[in-house]
Amino acid sequence: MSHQFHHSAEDLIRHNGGKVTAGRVGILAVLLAEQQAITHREIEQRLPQTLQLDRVTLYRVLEWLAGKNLIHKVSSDDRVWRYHANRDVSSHQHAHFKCTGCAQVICLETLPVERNWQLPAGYRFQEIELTVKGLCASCC
Amino acid sequence: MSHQFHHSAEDLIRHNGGKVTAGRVGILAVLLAEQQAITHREIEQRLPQTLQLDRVTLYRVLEWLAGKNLIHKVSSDDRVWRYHANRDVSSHQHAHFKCTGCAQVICLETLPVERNWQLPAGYRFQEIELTVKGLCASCC
DNA sequence: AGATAAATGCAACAATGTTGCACTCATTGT
DNA sequence: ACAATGAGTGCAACATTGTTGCATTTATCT
Repeated sequence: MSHQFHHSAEDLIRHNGGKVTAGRVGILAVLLAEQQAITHREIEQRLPQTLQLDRVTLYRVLEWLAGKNLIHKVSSDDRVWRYHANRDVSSHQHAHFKCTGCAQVICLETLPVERNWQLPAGYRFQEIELTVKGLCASCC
Repeated sequence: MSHQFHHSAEDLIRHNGGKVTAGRVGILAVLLAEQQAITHREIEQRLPQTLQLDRVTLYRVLEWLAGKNLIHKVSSDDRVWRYHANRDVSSHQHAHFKCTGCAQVICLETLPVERNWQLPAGYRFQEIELTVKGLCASCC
């Protein structure tokens, strides 16, 4: 299964002018293979046995990938960043869903925010972060 | 300035069946006096010199106050909880604004979320957390 | 005032994430 | 193919936020 992700990962990294290292390819491949946004822990667990990276390297690779816009970070109420590959849905703003049962986080397609609303006078808008909480299908 | 807050705090705590201790009253008074949602750090700094509490006590008091619905916790992307007294606006769902310049967090009046949107099939909705990011009036 | 349970302080721990520095290795040019 | 180079990595140490267990203190009730 991972061959194609491995290959895409390599391409994406090369195209962005970074060194193609085992760590970067492996991490990006893991994220490409994953539907949900996952934590640094979960990424570690999904990496092949032959590729054990230092925690610091993992953080730095994730930071680099996010900087190149290949992945994005999702903040959550448990003080843990989750990461998700930037596919179709990810270039534009979108909301996230977090299951309060299993802590799974997925990206939703849309950002269901009304058009007409105002910040207090003098405030400037930059972006919106929206997390819907509830129970996922498995936890219902 | 703090006399009235101090007094309100005492009342609120007593009404909720808790022991009226200096720590609880002081912390709630600080939060009542504050417009923004502030961190545990900022609460510590605003406490009078004569009332220095252990970090653990502060956390436990905040947890207790939140459990009694006298304050609410606001999660943020910097992995730090912020706390805000439950006034008028706070009993219902509302959005928060976080300034990317000074990290100030305020509560917005409304939750500008559309009515008609769906979670994936089998998912159950519980609540929404919405944070608008941008620059506050001072940071613009 | 004394009894009692609730609240607090201390020490130790856990998890996530960051920084500095030396070393390795992917890439580039020859 | 190989050497030079700087980007990437690993290690150790640290910072911050928050939690847990247990002994001690204190607000409240009678």
